[in-house]
Amino acid sequence: MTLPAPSPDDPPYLAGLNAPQRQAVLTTDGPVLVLAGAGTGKTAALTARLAHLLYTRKAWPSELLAVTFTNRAAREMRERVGRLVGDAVEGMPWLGTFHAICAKMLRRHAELVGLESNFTILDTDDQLRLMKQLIQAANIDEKRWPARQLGGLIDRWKNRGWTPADVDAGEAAGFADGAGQRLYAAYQDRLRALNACDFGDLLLHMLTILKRDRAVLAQYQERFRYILVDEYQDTNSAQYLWLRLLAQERKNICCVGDDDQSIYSWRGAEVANILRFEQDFPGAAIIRLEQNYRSTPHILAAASAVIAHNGSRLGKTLWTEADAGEKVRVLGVWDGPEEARRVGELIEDGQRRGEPLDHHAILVRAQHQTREFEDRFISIGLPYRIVGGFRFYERAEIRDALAYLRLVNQPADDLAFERVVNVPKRGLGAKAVETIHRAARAEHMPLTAAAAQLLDSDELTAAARRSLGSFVAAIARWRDMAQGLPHPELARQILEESGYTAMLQADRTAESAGRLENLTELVRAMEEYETLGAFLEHVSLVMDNDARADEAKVTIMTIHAAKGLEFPTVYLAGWEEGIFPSQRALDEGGLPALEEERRLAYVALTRARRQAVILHAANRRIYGQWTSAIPSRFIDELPAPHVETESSMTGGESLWRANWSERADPFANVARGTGRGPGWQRAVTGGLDRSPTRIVEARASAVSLGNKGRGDLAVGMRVFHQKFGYGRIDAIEGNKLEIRFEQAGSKRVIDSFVTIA
DNA sequence: CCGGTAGACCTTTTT
DNA sequence: GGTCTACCGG
Repeated sequence: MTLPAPSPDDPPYLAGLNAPQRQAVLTTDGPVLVLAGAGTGKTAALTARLAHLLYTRKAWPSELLAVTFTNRAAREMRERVGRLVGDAVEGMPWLGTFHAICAKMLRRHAELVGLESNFTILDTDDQLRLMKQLIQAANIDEKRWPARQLGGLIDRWKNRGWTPADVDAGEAAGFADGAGQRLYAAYQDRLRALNACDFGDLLLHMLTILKRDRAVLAQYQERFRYILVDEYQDTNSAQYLWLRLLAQERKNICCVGDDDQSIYSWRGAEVANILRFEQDFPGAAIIRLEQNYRSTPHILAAASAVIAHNGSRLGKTLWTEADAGEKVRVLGVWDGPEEARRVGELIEDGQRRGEPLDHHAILVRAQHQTREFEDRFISIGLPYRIVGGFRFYERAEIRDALAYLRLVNQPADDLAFERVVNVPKRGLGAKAVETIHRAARAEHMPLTAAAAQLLDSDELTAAARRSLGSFVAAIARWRDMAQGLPHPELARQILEESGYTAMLQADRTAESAGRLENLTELVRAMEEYETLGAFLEHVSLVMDNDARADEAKVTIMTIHAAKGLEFPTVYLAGWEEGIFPSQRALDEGGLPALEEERRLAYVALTRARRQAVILHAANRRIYGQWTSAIPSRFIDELPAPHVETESSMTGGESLWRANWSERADPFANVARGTGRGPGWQRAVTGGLDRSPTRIVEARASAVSLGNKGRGDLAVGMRVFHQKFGYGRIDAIEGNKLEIRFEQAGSKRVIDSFVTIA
């Protein structure tokens, strides 16, 4: 195959692309597999390809199907295509995540699978509650067969594209002595009755429709002239089957991926999909992107050496023209708190050299590891943001507000009814809800309707009846209002009239202010959507708390969340056996799981542009128990010439002393038995005493050079802090405050984190 | 019906 | 160490 040579007549979108990238752009027809190593300009090639298809009029924007996995990837692609082709990108309705695109299709054909087009998309929490009910109804011991497990099982089946009828006996035997399949069927029936579906259904239902209805399939095969799939190595079977159906007529499908970055097998991803591409699509063009534009040779060498320990790879050789740069640093520390402290110091060093905070990222294996860093950064006043963890719509107050809106949008939404019937408290507890349930089941009607009927009976106590009456009346009123009122206004009214806002205002805990703020944010976000339905879909599928990246902050996140991102400096924390690789993954998945962990290590290392710092601690606290830990095997796999190893443990006493509180002493708890010794007391309730304070002050003054503080605060003032609640200022030191909190004890915080109470 | 306390279980990773 | 659940007494 000959490579297209650059020429002066090249359209602008080809500028700056290397030969294989150009090939990926210009090989438009027929199946194409682009094997794109980390940092090889995959997205640039991908967006240029879309621009090329539009520019050469091979397809209209509405005839391109471009699928990604994450909302972030979809957003980025939309932005970058927009930069190349301008407004044409506005007309690309089929650019999005698998789930968002399937939801859009399913709304059009919902009746083909027994749903209405305003179906609700349930989140994990709703699913779990539903399954719990089904398990109880089937008289199965919930302790032995937890809903979580059933949820995982059903999810796995759906990822494989199996409807209840497709589950074979061997699979079904795995849960509650073969009841799995029956429960799956019952679950699907319940969902249909609720006019709802879960994440997996979005794909599964569309797959069912495309398989069953030739006219619908033909319509989409006709429409999508070109199909583009990002992160192909992460597709599961259902997604693969869906793609194959859509592509089998025109065969213009371009899949981009990297088998070395396949890290989602636990979610049903099949690396086999990418390994098998040539068989699936005979005559496919295979293009390799191997020139890395991101990292230094040291980092690439380290990452390559680690991933070389895996078998069954397609194989790529990454190379770069970049300067050698600094070696990968491996830092051994004493324990978790020291790990956080060292990273904090390294970041502050960088800050002094003039590096912005958002040039630094901390990558961890599991979400809970972020906490140690969060604690440390709060106390030294280092601005940070944690990506992932609780998504915006997973917060209780958001889910409550959404439940109210769902109830208005979709009367059959029983889960929403259950969620808010007694929030805020209306004296409608378990007893009343059970009564309503019984009536609903008997009459085969949704809970709201059943509740309305009960009002005319004596099934409920007088007090409950009155309370339920006004609740039901309120829902009816809101439904009427929904016709005339703009939906943000409707939401405001509902929150007001339901007493939800009042409930939060009455709540004096530290979180309530933030909760009210989140609700305001929710209502504000609604303004951008045409209909309530459109908004609800957005929230359940797209809304994330990637937050406003206004101020430069250190980013803390999981490796999974970091895929596709890059940072000049990356800190890889907790490289210890058991943590990374994760013991649990190893126990459950054996060698394949270990290889996936190794791919995670590869992803983690290749996020770094200039420098990667790997940390491992000798002691960790797990479930409150101090445990000693040994360095990760991945550290042994790093190539010595590209690595610089140091250990702070040999630093001895001096470093040890720098810990300003005894809380950092791993043996403090053990030695004192209860863990509530004097040192602990002092650290929590008392101020910072003598010598430790000096160290903090010395460090603080070094760090806060140029930080003047805001000037409107004074010692003795009462202030409010998002995390710690209310407290009184004990001392001010530049922009740092020492505050005695009513709940949380004495803490040092940065002044921009508090408001005057 | 509500709010408190004791016990279990827990930490992968996400649309 | 923290969070969620089950049970008990106002």
